[in-house]
Parts: sequence; C-alpha cells; structure tokens
Amino acid sequence: MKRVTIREVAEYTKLSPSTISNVLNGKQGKASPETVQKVWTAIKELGFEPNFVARSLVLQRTNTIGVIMRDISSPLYSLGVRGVEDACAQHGYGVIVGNTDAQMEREAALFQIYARKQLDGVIVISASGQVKDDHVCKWNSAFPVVLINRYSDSAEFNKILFDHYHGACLAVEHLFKVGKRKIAHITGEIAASTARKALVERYEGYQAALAYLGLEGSAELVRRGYMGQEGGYEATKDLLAQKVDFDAVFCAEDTLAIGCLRALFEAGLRVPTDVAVVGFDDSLLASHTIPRLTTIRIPMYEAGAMAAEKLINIMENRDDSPKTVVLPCELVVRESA
Amino acid sequence: MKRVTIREVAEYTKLSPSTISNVLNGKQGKASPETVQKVWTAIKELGFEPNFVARSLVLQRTNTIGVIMRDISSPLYSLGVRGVEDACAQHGYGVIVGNTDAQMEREAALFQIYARKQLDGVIVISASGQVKDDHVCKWNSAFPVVLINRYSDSAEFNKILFDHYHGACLAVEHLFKVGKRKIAHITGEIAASTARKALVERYEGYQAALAYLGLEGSAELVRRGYMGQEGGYEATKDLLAQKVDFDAVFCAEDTLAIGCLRALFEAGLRVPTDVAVVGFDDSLLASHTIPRLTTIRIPMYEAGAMAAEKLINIMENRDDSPKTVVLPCELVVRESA
DNA sequence: CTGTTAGCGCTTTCAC
DNA sequence: GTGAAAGCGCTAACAG
Repeated sequence: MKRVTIREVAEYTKLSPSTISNVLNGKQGKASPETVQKVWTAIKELGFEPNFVARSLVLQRTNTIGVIMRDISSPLYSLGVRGVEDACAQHGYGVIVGNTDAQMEREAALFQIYARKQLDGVIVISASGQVKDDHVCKWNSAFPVVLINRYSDSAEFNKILFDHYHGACLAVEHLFKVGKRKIAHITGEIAASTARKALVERYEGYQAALAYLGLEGSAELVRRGYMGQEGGYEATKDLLAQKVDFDAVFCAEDTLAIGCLRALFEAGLRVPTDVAVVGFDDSLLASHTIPRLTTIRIPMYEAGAMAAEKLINIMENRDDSPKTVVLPCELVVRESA
Repeated sequence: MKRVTIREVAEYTKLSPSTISNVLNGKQGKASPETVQKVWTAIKELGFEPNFVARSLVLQRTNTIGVIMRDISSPLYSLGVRGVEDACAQHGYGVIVGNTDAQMEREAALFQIYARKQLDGVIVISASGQVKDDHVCKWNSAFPVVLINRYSDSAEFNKILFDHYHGACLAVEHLFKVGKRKIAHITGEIAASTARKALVERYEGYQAALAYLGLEGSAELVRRGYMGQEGGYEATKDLLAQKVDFDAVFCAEDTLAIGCLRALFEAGLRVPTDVAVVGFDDSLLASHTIPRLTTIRIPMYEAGAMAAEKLINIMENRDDSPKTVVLPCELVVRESA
C-alpha cells in the first residue's frame, strides 16, 4: 500500500500543503470552514494518515518516552509500566520499554539508544542493582529523566520514592493492635549499598515502631540475609528451632512471608492465632495464600502514573515544583494478621 | 545541550556529509582508512549522536515494533512482552507497548497510531476479549502483524498458538498416573465465542483424555462458569456439597486451582492424598501455594520471542514459511498432584 | 484566508 | 575515494 502524503491531499483539493497541515493540526482561524470541510473529506477519501516521523523531525519531539527497568516481566515493574502507559496515553504519548537485567551497561546502552531515537523523556524504575548515576547525568541534558524507587545521592534528579520506613511502622503497629507483642523480623541482606536501601528503611521502621510502642527488640528476633520463599521458610524454621519466643513476624517481602507461612503451617502453628504474619509489597501472591496475607502495598501503579505526569509536565515546560515525591505505603489487612 | 549534526561533523573534518554518513554506516570501500579514522575521532570529540528520526524518514523504517495486549500488568502478558523485547533487542529493534483493556476501539486506535508512527510491525497478544479482525486486516497492509494466542478464522494471519488441548491431556494423564480415577474439571464460561476458545480446548482435551484412558466422565464432574479464586472455591464447595465422588480436580486456570485448594483445605481434605489438583498457566502463584501447585505451563515467553523473530524475518524480507505455529504446553509437577 | 519558501538531519544517486 | 544535490513528509515563517 502506497502511503499517501500531505502533498497529494493538497493536489487533490487544489490547496497547498500548508493549508492541509493547518487543518490537520486544528490551527484556529487559518482556514475557512468550507476549506476545512473539503480537506477532511479528501483525507478520508484518500485514506491519508499523517507521518509522525516526518512531523517529529521538524517538531524536534517524538511524543514518545522510554521506560527503563530491570525486568518488565516482574509483576511489580509491569504494574509501574501500566501506570506510565495510562498517564501517557491520556496525553498522547507512546511508551517504549527496555530491560536491563540489572546490568549497568545495558542501562547505559538504552539511554544512548533513546537519545538517538530522540525520545522526549525517560523514566527509570530502580533499574540497576548497583546504582550509578553516570548515565542519568550524562543524558539528562538530552531529555528529562525521572527516577522511581531509585536512590541517588544527588538531589538534582526528579524522583518518586516510597516510604518504606513508614510502611514498616504500619506493619508493626497493626501487629501491636491485634495484640502481638513479640514481633520478629525476617529480611534480606542489609548492606550499606544504596541498592538495598529499601530493606534498610523497612528494618529501621521496624525498630523505630518497636521502640515507639515500648516493645523490646532483640537481635534474636531478627533474621537477616534471607531471600525469597525458601529464605522465609528457612528463617522461620530457624526461629522455631532456636525456640525464640515470638507471636508475630513482619517479613520484609511477600515472598519471605509465604515461606514463613509454610514453615508455620508445617510446625502446626495457626496463623494468625498462634503467630501473625505480615508481608511487604502486596504482590499478587498475597491475596492467594492460605490464609490470605496481610501486607503493605507499594503504590507502584500510582508511582508510574505520577512519574509520567511529572515527565510530561517538564517536557511541556510547565513548572513542576518538587523534585522528589515520597509516596506512602499502605496497610492491606487480610487474614494473616 | 545543542545537538550536533552530521553536517557539523563534516565541517569539523572538512569532509562532506555523505562521507560522514558512509563511515557511520560502515559502507565498505567508500572511505579511506585515514578518513574513517578522522571521522570517528571527530564524532567522539564533538559528542555526535546520529538522529534516528531523520534516518527513519529517509529509510522508511523506524526499527521499532509495537505490542498490543489487554494489560501489560498481567504477569502472563508481561512475560510475553519480555520475550518480544529480548528478541528485538538482539536485532536492534525497539518495542513500544499499548494496552487495550479488551476494548476493541482502543485496539483500533493503537493500530492507527502505530501506522502513523511508521512502526515496522506489530504483535498482538490476544488483545481484545471480543475478537474482531477488522483492524488487523485494515492495517496489515501498512505493516506485518503477528498474533499470539488469538483465534481468528482467517488463515491469512501469522500466528503463534498454544496447544491447550494437549496441555489438558497432559494434566489428566498425570492425574491418572498418580492413581486418580475420578477426575473433576472446573472451568470458566465455555461459550462459542472465539475469545474463550482456549477454555474450550482445555475442556475438550480433558474429555478426550478421559475417554482415551477409559475413564468415565460425567456431567456432575464438571463445573463450568466459574472464575478466579472465588470461583474455584465455590465450585469445589459445590462439588463437595453435592457429594460428588472425585479424587482429583483439573482446574482450567491456576486461580481456580487456588480457590479449589482453599476449599479442600477448609474441608479438611489432604492434597494430594485425598484429592489431587492440577492447574493451568503456571502463573507465579503456582509455586507459592501450599502445597505447591502442579500445573501446565504456557510458554508465553517463548511465544513472544518467536513472534518477534517471525516479525523481523518478515520485515527484513526473509522468507518465513509457516503462517501458524502451535507451541506445546508443558506439565510442571510440584506437590498438589 | 491561502500559497511560497525554506528547512528538520539524514541517505543516496551521480558526477568528479 | 569524495562531494554536490535532491528529497524523505511535514511545519513554520512570511508574503500576498
């Protein structure tokens, strides 16, 4: 199918290309009603579709933004992408996605490709495990960038963060409210690395809440360095084996909580009667466990949508005051606590 | 940051734009080694990045494809997108995504936008609930399209399908092998609509396998019209309430299976000893249930990758023989059966 | 209100 | 081996 151009529409209507362009872009008062009418019917008859590539070349903008993340097949990230997509669709922007698998070189390569593609902006969802801002910095002059859940020392970047600290407090407070007093905590590797910052915040929130509530924390109540369902299982087994006295466990991730649930189940303990458990993330899994998992929701969809709105505001030169936005996490009460 | 153009590189090196273009595109024998050298260093020094939009305009291709689906935040779809993305990245293509929420108008709109953006091809992952091929047809002349898990009466389209029928057979056979003989089936609304075709195939596979194994099926063993975890729960409750004699249940979706597991658990029945259950999809959920769910995996990642490869083959005019590819589903044995 | 002209940044004949 | 010129399809002054 031969593409029909604006020029052909012009010839067909015996008008000039600029006039066609004007009615196409709804320029007010630049064409008489009859002309407008004539042009539109011609467009329909010829089956004309504007060529965005040509338009982009002259307008210097593509109406497309890029989203860089670790892995789009991760439910949490894909939820963020959906948020971005919805906001973008509303404003007439397209979304192009790229996965890094936590490799910084991939991230750098994507930035370069996006610059060459002349994307109007980029959103990064905590993409590389090992965070390095060089790429962001380097390309930040080519297009605006907004970061989601990515820690960086520089205050220069636009970012959306989650309040993991407060989320952890919510979890502990809830456990307290349902009568639990000996609250354990299972978490991952807590390193100084900014990549694991979220877990650090959750841990600190846990400690702070205990203190605030007048509960005594102790080293034996916390289990660090565990990952995934297996990790949660092992950690709980360990807690049990060591005869630690606990009536609740706050897991820093839902997957840990699921393993925990399993270990508790095998030990013949009842949830939440004997021991209550709350997770973190509100992954899809949470509403499907037995019992259903009480957890802390990370508003990733909202973050994606906000990031996109923010980006669009910047791109369209509307002032967008705060560089950093911190989104609250939210307690989702189900059955496990 | 002012973008530097190929023209500036030309002036800087005292060469012509065409020469710069030639070395940029590695045209053999179109530039002397010294020239090539000089150009590259100039490019580096000036920080030149080629403008893909301009290139796309003259080359008439954008090196970008579109993926249209119902909802990218669905784990299964996002897995497919990941497959597409990986294959595309390997061949230097970008991926732009769009959600339809099963609304045909959205699908039509996306096709139009993609045509205007001059995308080189489009992949549709069973996008609209109510399938209508008009859009595909209409735009198929603008760019090649490949369909994933989408049924259409037309044999004209390139498509990747899953063998749901055989997957169901695998499930039933497995149940048979572990000694079960009274196999129930919980499924969704089985209508004639092509949209629900997958469930029909699974149902037919179930029936066929029973027959093949010499087991007797009966109407009371199958429960139709249930959806999601709640549905699986209700259906199983119903099976129990009606005192249907069964020792296994094959659920047409993992979510149904999870509800089933819950009902069984509440009824004090042991899985898989008393009743075994197998699901379908191998969603993330499957490996996190208690007991872990035995299920049928749909190779969505592979389908995405294959669809992308196929599309690229077509776009680059390599012959790509079979229009339709049917991918086998795979039994994943865990604990529930 | 409408048309003419000149690019946007790149690739590509076709001379030299 | 290198350069000049034309043009991809569209928009944006600027005239008329």
